[in-house]
Amino acid sequence: MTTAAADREPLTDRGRRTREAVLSSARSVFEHQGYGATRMGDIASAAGVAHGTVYTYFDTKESVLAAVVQQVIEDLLHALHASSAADPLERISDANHRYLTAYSEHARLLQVVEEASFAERQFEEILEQLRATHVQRVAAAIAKLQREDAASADLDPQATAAALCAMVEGFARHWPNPDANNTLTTLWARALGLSEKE
Amino acid sequence: MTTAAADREPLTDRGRRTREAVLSSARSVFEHQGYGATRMGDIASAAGVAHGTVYTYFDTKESVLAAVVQQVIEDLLHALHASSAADPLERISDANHRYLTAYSEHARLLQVVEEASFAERQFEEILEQLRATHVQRVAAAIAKLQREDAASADLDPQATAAALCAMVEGFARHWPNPDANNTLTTLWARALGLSEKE
Amino acid sequence: MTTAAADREPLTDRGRRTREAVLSSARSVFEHQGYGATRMGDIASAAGVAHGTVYTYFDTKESVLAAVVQQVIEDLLHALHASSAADPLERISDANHRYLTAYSEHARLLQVVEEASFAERQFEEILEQLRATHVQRVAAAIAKLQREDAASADLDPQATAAALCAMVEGFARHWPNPDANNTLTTLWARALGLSEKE
Amino acid sequence: MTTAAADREPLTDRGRRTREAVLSSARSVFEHQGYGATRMGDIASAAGVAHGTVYTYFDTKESVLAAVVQQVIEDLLHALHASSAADPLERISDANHRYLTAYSEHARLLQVVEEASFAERQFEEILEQLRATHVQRVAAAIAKLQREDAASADLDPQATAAALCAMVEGFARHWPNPDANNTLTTLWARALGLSEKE
DNA sequence: CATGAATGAGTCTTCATTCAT
DNA sequence: TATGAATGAAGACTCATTCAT
Repeated sequence: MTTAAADREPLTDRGRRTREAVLSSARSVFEHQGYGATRMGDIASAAGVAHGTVYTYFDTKESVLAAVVQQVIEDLLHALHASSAADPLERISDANHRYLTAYSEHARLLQVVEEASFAERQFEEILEQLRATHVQRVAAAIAKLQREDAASADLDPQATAAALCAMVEGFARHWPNPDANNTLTTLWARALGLSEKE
Repeated sequence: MTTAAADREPLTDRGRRTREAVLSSARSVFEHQGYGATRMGDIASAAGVAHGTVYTYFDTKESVLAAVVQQVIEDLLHALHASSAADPLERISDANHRYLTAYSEHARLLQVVEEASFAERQFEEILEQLRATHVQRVAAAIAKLQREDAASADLDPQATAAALCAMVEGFARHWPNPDANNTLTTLWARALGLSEKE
Repeated sequence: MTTAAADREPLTDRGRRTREAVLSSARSVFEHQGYGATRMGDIASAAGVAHGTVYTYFDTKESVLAAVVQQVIEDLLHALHASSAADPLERISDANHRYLTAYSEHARLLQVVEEASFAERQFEEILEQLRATHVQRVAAAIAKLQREDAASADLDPQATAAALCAMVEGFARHWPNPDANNTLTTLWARALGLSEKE
Repeated sequence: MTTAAADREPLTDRGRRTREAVLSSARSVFEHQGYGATRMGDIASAAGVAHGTVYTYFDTKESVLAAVVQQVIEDLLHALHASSAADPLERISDANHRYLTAYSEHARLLQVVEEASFAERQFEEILEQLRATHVQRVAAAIAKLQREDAASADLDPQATAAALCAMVEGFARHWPNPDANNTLTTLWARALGLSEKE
C-alpha cells in the first residue's frame, strides 16, 4: 500500500532509465559482493554512471538495497498465494513448488538482506514479516485441511506451520536442488497425515 | 597442536587469565552488537584491558571471533552424538532435544557467525561443515531406522535428513519456544513413518 | 552599465519575472538558513523553478547573494543621508532613527553577508565600505556640529564617529529593541556634549 | 564549573603534548583560514600528526573549535572583572583597557567563532553569553556609579550598558587602534555624565 | 605483558556547477 | 528559456592495526 522506497522518483524518461540501471546494477553487485562489501562506487560503475548519480535517486546505500528488496518481497508474497487445486496433496506440492521456485531465484539476495539485517533493523523486520506471512498462510492451509478431514486433527496448525516453513526456507537456502519439491511434499504429506484421508 | 585458533598462546598465568577475559568479553560483545558493529576497542573495554592488549593474543578481529566460535562448534558437535535409547521415537526426541538445547544456548552467536560469514569465508565454511555433519548423522540415523524397519523404506535418507535438519535449524533460529521439541518430534515421527512400525 | 551584479540580464518579460522570483526567494532562503547552509536547490525550489534555472541568471551562489545584497546596500546608503533638521539633537535623533530602521529591516541579511564574508572576500569589502561610509558621514556631521559650536571641540571627529557608529551597529545587531533610538540619541548627545550648547 | 570540551583526555605525557600541539595548531589554522575553510587535515598537518590523530582527542571539527574557544572565553571573562580603582574615570578606563586588550588579542578567533556560529548553534550561545556577561558587569558598574552620585541618575543602567558594550565590541572588532582606549573612555565618561560629579 | 597513542587507508555523502534536451 | 539529470571533486570521520614506551 505504501511505496517504502520512494526516495526520489525520476521525472523524465531518461531519469527512469538511469534509475532502473542503477537498481539493476545494484542488485547484481549486492548479490556478488554482499551488502557490507559493496561500495556505492561499485554500484555506480556497474551502472555506468558517475559516483554522485546514485544519490540522485537514493538517499543512502541502505535505501538502495531497500528498493531492490521491495521488488523481491513482492514477488515472494505473490508466490505465497494458496493453491486452488482440489487435491490436498497437489495443493501442497503446488504451493511449495511456487515458493521454492521464487525463493531460489532470490536466494542470494535474501542472504544479502539477512546480512544487512544485522546493520539495519529495517531489513530484519522485512524478513520477519515475510516469514510471519508465510507461516500464517500455511497455518490457514493446514486448518482448512483439518476441517476437510484431510489432515490430522491433533496438530497445532500454528506450530506445525512454523516448523514446516522453517523446513522449506532452510532447505531452499542451504540445499538447493531440483528434487527438493518431491522430498518436501512427501514429508509434508506424511507429517500432516494426509495419507490418512479416505 | 590442538587448538587451531590459538594465534598466540599465553606463556604466563597472568597471560592466560587475560586471554580468557578477552575471549569471554568478546563473545558477549559480539552477541550484543554483531560482528560488523563490534569494535576491537569495545572488546578491550569490556575485558578491562587496553586497546592494544587484544592484539597480544589475537592477530585480527576475525581471529577473535574464530576463537570464540571454536568452543561453540565443539559444543554443538558434541550435542550431535546419536542417542543410545532403544526406542526409535525416544532416540529422535532425545537427539532433537539435545541439539535444540545446544543450539538455543548459542543461537545468537551463530547468527553473528552467519553475519561474519559474508565478510570472511572462513565462517561460511564452518557453518557449512556443521550443517553437513548434522545432516550426515541424521541420515545415518534414518538409514539405521530403515534397516530396523522402523522407518519408511521409500525415503531417501540424505534428502530427508537435509529437510529435517533444515526444519530443526530454522525452528531453533526463528521460533525459539520451549515446546519446540514436542512439535518437532511429532513431525519427524510422522514424516519418517515411525508410527507405521509395529 | 548600472547594475553591477547583473550576471545575465533577462531579455524577455518572462525572463525578467523569473529572475525577480529567484532573487526574492534567494533573499528569503538566505535569511532563514544562512549562506553556508543554503543550497542552490533550496533557492530554486522556493522560486518554483528548476534547479538549473538559477544558473540562467546567476553564475554562482556567490553572485546570487551579491545581487541580493546590492539592493540592501543601496537602501542603507540611502538611509545615511544627513538630516536636514535645524536642531542638532533632532538631527542626530533623525539620522540614528533612519539608520536603525533601515538596519533592522535588513539585520538578518547583513548577518548572512557577514557569514559569507568569511568565504568570499567580496562581501568583506562590501561591509567595510558600508561602515566606512557610515563613519565618514557621521564624522562630517560631528565636524559640522563643532563648527556650529554645538559639539565639544576637543573630540576627534573621526575616532568619535567610529566609536559611535560601532555603538549603533552593535546595538542594532544584538539588542534590537524599539526604544533603541532614545537610548542612543541620549548617549550620543551626552558624548558629543550637545547639552553644553546654548 | 564544567569542562565542556572534554572529548577524550590524554592519559600520558606524550598524549598531553600531542593534544596541546593539535589545539595550538588548530587555533592558528582557524585564525588564518576561518572555520569553514579549515580542513581537519590542515590541523593535523600543522600539528605534525596523522590525519586520524586529531580524532584521538576530539570528536569533530566543531569540538576542536570548542576546545580552542574555551580558553579564549575564560581569558575574556577574566578581563571583565571590575576595576578596583577609587576614581570613577580610572575605573572605566581600567576596565575598558583590560577588555580591549584581551579582545584585541583574540579578535580574529572571535570572528571565526562568529562565523562558526552560523553553522553550529553552540557558538552562537557562547557569544551571546559572553556579551550578556559583559553587559551585566557594566550595568552593575553604572548602577554603582549612580549610587555614588558619580553618574547621571536618569540613565537606565541596562540599556546604557548594552549600548556602551556594543560600542566597545564594535570598536575592538572593526577599528583596532592603540588610541582606542582614550576615545572610548572619554565618550563613556561624557555619556555617563561623570563630569557632573563634584 | 600491557598500555594507549599514532597511523592512514578507506567510504559515504554533499552539492555547486555543467549539460543534453 | 527552462528543465532536471549528471557530474565529480572534496571532506569529515572510522577503525583495524602497528608501535614506542
